[in-house]
Amino acid sequence: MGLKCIIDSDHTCDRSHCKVALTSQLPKDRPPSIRDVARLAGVSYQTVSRVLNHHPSIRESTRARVTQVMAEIQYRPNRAARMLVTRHSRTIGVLSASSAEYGPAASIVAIEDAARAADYYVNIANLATADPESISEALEHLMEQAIEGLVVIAPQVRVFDGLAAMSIDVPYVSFQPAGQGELLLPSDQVAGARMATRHLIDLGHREIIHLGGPQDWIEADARMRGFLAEIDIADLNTNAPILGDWSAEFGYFAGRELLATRDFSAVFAASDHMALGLLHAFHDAGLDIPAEVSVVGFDDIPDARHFWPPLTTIRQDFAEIGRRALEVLLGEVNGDEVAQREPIRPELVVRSSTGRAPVSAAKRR
Amino acid sequence: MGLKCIIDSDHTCDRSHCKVALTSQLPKDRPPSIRDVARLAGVSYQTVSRVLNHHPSIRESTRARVTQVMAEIQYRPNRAARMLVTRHSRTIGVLSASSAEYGPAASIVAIEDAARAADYYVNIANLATADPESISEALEHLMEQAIEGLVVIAPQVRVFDGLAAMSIDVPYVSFQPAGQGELLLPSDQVAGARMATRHLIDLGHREIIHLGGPQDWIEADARMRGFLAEIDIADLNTNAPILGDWSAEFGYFAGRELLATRDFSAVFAASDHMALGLLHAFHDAGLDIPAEVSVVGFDDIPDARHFWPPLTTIRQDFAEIGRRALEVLLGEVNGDEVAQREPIRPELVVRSSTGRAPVSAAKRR
DNA sequence: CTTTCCAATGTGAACGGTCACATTTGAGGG
DNA sequence: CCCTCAAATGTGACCGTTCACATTGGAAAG
Repeated sequence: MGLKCIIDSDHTCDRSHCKVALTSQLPKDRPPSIRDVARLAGVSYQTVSRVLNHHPSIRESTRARVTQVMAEIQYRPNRAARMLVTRHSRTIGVLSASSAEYGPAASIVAIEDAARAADYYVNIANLATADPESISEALEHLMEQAIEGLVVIAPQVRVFDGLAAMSIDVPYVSFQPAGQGELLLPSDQVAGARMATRHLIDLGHREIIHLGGPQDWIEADARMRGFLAEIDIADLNTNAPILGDWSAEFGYFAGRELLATRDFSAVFAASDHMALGLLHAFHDAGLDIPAEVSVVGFDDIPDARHFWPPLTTIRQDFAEIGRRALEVLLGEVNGDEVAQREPIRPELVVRSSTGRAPVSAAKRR
Repeated sequence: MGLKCIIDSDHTCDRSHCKVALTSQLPKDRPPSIRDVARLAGVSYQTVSRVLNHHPSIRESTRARVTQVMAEIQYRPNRAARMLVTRHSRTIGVLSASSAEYGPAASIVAIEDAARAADYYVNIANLATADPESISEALEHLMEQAIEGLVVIAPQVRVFDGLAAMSIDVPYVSFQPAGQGELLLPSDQVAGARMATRHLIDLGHREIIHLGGPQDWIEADARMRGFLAEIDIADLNTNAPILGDWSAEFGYFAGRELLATRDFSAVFAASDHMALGLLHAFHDAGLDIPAEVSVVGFDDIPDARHFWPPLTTIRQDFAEIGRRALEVLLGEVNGDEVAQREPIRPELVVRSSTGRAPVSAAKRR
């Protein structure tokens, strides 16, 4: 009989035969449980549970026997049962907007990878629109899943409001700079924006426009603040930044608007997609880039180096950002103190969309 | 006392006071359960369960009372417990590769939305590499979650092997054309590729190159087959397609290779990203697009209309594809027969990267 | 005034794990 | 040889929900 094949260790037997014998002893209407494994391995269910949880005091031979039975019958622990009793879902939520754009998508991938490595599961909720109902619906969806932590890749402010309104209290990471209770932004967006702006100033540009991201995204705000800080240091004037939606489409129309009053020699866009739209609008108008206008983007999406002209931009290591975000979050979830690490420094990548400012750009109007 | 506020319906009381009174009667060490609700509403737990599951025979007044208590104490059903007894996780898995690229990312978003609308949860596993261990690890991760169905956005062939090897049997949707047991591809990729190719032929091109997708992606294969079919009908010759990896980077290097032997007047790329790389390479070489070379992409990513020149491409409705995929999958999961719908027809979007073939392109070499 | 029946509700037992607390076993010390 | 103790294993209860099967209470039917 099959059982013997397993218990009697010095009896060599045909593996496949054992398997058949074992599986035949299983109930066919439900997946095998810990008790099935126990019965077949000749131990108690608790012992099986101990093997599962790597409890120290299990005799090696016992462990081996149990492990083998598990493999033979393809036992898979029932996560629901475990969740029920431990009250831990090992699931974190990601609340995300614009997830089809490169930046968010890349971060999500990285978060997912890091979570899997840490044996956590990820559940994503997408924000179709940023209105309160949409946010609370998405949060509700995540809470139903009993998430233990939350990563926010979305207009932070409104999401915070949503969290507060629903009196939800799981730890969450946002890309907030400091914050009360929230966890830290792993990447220094302000520094990146300053590098981009500095780069343009160093090239002699004096009339620089900023095409910013959406109103209440923290990232957009940080990038704008970096821009303004550098403008201020160089003692330059600038128009009020135009606030966009990260998309190429918006960049294109903003570019057309800007062309109406040609009072600039360079534009710093808060995303590569918007920069692409700008390039398009400028090409349409027959402008030479970078001879007549310089454009800097932000993110360094993989396509950026193949834009025409190849885009000067600020590289963000989205994968690292995702990993860090998760590291901080899981630290909080598990209550261990995570060493406060240096923020990730973005990097200026100079390509061909920026050049020296044309002489007397301002007078050209 | 708080209880009375609820039970005694014609006693008007301060809502917030009730809430305080109610919550004070709850255990503080664990979230409220169905039994807490039952106690506070003065019914049995089963009645609460019935309200939760919209059982028909519940008196309206009872339902209202229970519902109100739930709201007051912010009761949330414990999904783990429900999952345990029903043996349904209401979770579907998405196995995905290249998820940061637009196409996959957009499909995932759509799947997520559709799933949420159908009250399902989505769990994603990303494939870092396409080797067997990576695949089986990802599948294992999903199976631990007890997924009820699987959407595959990845090199299908290898994933199938993985599924077979692990003897996993949940229904899955792939983008397989027909298949044994698998569910149907919701979008007609072959037709799209034919439209692209036909467009080039109609413009007078006779030497057309295809820059295809990765080897064992079904989508890549379908697009290539569509291309070859149309070439065949027009009785043209073509070089063996170049097989890429969907990326702009690859497109760029392929473009440089192609320029070495200028024996073509048009290229049909299997993705917009690759088309972008081609444009870059051709610009580098000083070619005029579309006067000297035409380029067609595939997907119509949002950026494509802002490439330079704006890209002629095949539009895919990723959102609809995602929805359909989920519709078919959930149909299978729930055992109801889903009406076999027409496949989604992609659409040719003509922009400025294609034009009439230059005279005697072949001789120009 | 029974009887029947259905609508509305309640009760006990799973589901598959883990936890807290026994119980057994074998080795070492006196 | 008995006692002690720790390592290895077993037992009962419980997590929060649903299911199958009572039970109750009226209204309609006879």
